[in-house]
Amino acid sequence: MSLPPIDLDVFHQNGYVRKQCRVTSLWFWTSDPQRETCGDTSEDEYTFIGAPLIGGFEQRGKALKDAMREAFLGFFEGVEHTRIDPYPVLARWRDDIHLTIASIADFQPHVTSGAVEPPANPLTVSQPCIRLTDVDAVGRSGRHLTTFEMMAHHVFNRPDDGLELYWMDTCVEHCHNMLTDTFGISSEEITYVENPWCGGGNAGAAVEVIVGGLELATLVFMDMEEHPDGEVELKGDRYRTMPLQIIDTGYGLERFCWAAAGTPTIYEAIYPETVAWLKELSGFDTVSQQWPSLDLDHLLSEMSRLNGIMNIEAGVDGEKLVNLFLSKLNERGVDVTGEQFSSVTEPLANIYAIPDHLHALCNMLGDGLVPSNAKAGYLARMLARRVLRMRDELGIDVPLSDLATHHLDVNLGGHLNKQTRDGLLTILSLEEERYAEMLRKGTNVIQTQLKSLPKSSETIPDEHLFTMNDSHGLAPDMAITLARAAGWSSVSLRTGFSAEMAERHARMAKEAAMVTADASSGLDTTAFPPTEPLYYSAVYQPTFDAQVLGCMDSNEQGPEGSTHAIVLNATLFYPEGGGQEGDRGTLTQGDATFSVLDTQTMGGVIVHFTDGPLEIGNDVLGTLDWMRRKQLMDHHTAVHIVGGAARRLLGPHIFQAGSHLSVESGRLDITHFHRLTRAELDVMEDMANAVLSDVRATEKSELNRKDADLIHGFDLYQGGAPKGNSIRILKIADHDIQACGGTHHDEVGQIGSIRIVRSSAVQDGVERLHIVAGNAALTYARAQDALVRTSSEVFGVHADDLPKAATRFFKEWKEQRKLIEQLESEIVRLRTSGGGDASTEVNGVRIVVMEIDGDLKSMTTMLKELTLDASTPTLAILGSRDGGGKLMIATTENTVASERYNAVDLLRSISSHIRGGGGGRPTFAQGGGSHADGLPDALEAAREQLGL
RNA sequence: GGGCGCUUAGCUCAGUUGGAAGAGCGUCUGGUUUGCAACCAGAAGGCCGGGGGUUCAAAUCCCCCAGCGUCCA
Repeated sequence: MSLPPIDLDVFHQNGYVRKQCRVTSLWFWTSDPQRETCGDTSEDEYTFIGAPLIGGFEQRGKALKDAMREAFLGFFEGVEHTRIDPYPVLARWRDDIHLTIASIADFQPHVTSGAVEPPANPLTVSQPCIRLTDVDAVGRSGRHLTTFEMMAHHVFNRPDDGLELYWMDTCVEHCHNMLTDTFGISSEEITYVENPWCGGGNAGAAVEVIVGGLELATLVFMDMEEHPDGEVELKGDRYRTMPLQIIDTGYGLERFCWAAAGTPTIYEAIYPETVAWLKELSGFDTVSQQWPSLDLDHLLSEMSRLNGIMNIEAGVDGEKLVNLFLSKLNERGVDVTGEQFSSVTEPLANIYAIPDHLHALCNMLGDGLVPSNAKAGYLARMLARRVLRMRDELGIDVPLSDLATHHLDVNLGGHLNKQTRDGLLTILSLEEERYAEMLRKGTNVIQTQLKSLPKSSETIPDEHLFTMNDSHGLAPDMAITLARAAGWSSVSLRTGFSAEMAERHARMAKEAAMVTADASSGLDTTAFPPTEPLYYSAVYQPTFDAQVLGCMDSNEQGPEGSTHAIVLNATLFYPEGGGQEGDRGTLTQGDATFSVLDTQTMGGVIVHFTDGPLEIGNDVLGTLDWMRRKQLMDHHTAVHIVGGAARRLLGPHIFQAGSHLSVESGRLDITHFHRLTRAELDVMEDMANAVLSDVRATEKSELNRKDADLIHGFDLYQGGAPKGNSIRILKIADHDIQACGGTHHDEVGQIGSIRIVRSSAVQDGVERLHIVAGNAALTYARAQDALVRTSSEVFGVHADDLPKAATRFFKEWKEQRKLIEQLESEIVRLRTSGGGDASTEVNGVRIVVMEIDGDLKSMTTMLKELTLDASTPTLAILGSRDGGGKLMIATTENTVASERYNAVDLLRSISSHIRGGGGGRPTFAQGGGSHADGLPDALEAAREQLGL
């Protein structure tokens, strides 16, 4: 079964009729009797360009957006919706996506699953979103953006609980009234297209709202979830009705602005100042003034209209596309040559894309993101690099941080959510430095990659281009530019290459995705009720009484030595989570006591892995390994304190990227754009220890998620996105406040002391702090003392003199190694010159055959000494007993010695005596064997062969 | 999380089929000039990222680890 037709009173009341689109076959509602198409087809051109559909908005840019947003939100406030503040663009409350891609993303997964109350109901919001999927089309299509605001009104109905605020009819009514009343759009211009929506496991009926050929909004009535027994089938999957019925709407703020401005492209409606500024900086006017007859606005308007109906797929061959555009433009009476077209549209695409990218970048960094070479941070770096590249292509000589300053002032009203202005500009300056460094290295890469390629080549082999892009960050057109500059002046990019590369990346991603197979847990705990945790309220209690609910075979799920998995009704054992390792201890039943080797949680059920079985139904006495637990708490609370110190010292971009807490140490990964110096760690350490003495007690509380979000914001979720509605919060005075499910001290003074041992790099933009606290700090200090003590005993000096002594010894060792080499070659010289015993002269060639002490390295030195002097032609045969016997033979090159003797042949003929082989060049051969005692025989054989 | 690449003198980097560790810049010494980031001659400076393996022999080939870079999720 598919979905029934959407037939609403509101349509009939406004004189709408239901028709099927001649082009797309979709059903739609219209009040225009002439209309045969739904409005969003290849035959429906934009009608608003040069003729705004929305009246009364004379502003442009930020002012226009502000006015439009206010009109929208004001309308819905007027019909009983609560306005809420937008969420960050970094979706920290989710672990499945990095960026907020829609207004509904604010409420996924917990509100949409029904676990958590929405912040208001019904509500209205204008949510800044970032989508990077169409990043290549931005600037070119006239309408694509990476960053936009999704205005929305959301409703969360629970019919089973009698909560039904409104559904389709009222929803469409609000939409229609707003479009016609607030924005003055005439009813005939609006079509409502029935087009069911599905995604992310949910589905529902939906209508697209089309005005003037532009999709202004989508209204989704999400009331189904994916289920194999579902009655409704959509796009191959089955769905059934779910208890929560959600209205998810999305109105494109920027599209409203475009429809109100009627500019040739969307960018001119929302970023007019920046477009004008970039045109001026890049001297765009001198380009367009070359052809006074060319009507630029007309060309761009037609381009946008064409883009609106052509629906170009990503990866289409660029040259083909240009030709298609040219022919279509000519059909429409726009007289333009290929040269004119390219020299106008190429710079404009960059001019349009730059403010869009800057907007996304400022929003992301404004939320505290740190650029990186992985994960969310990479998205920011990619945008920054795109801006830099487009800037360079335009020939604009303005630093990235200046571009951002302009954007911040003009398009964002100076507003950043978290990051400071200075922080943002510092980060961008660093990004620009990195970009410059990448380009500098790129010229080197070009040289090495193309070494074997003749300078007259016209193409670069695909493999080289792939390598340069994937491994060195040089996009194909950049690689071509650099190659031309480096001397391969006639190379150009093969048509269709970029599309092939995108395809190749897609294929690689697909293959990688197939490999990921999930390992399922071997323990089934679904039969048990959730275990009552005692460890939050009784923080300092070491023992507890409980009942055994289950005793299973550990099924190799537990640690080494564990045989059984025990489930209790309640426990003091903390299960591994939030980076804190699971508790250990013992469980006692009568005379039997077994060790708890690890504690884990599986869906709310806490599992104790033991080395023996317990009787189900009977009481049990649990005893914690208290020293271990205390140490884990020391480290956990210390990590919070250090994290707070880092944030206070380094800035608002410091976010926890992970943590791990063991008995020996704690480690905390934080986002930061620099490597940390020891001096910074020292300051942080001082501040952390000051907290230990200044702050008496920690404050622990529990809030429902709605209130937690509202009161503390999303910085609360440093440890990752928590599950469920109940949020435990640990507050350490004003120093640090986080949601945390771990066990913590009531009094921070219990920790004693905190040391930040060192920092290391996890990935670019993430720094790992290694921390020891409490007893572990003492243990660490002792271990360090022992290192110093044993080391200074080796040198026989006082510990204070250790660095000095080590420096001296190392220096002397190097000097003496040099000296030994010199002496060894001196020995060779003495034994082989004048009356030396190892040297013979045969027909003008000095022949040296001798056994020496030393390895290959020193033999080489000696051979050099013997054979490099062209005035005494020499054949030298050296042998050493080192490592099974070594032989090395050389002659003085380009002399009678090298003409008469072949080092390789000579070596091969004698190396059998040491049971080995060897090889090399005719003037230099080396070899070895496994029978050192045969060395004298080998040398004797050589002498015989030479007739000595 | 996955793919690829890199790590060699103080700095920037070459190093071919495994067979004698190099260049440019910088440093030092001497000369020549004082007109510049000048010129000439010479010298010092290397556990070729760490660990294991293959081999008579590894900067070079294989495996592991670390750091860095880069592309894609």
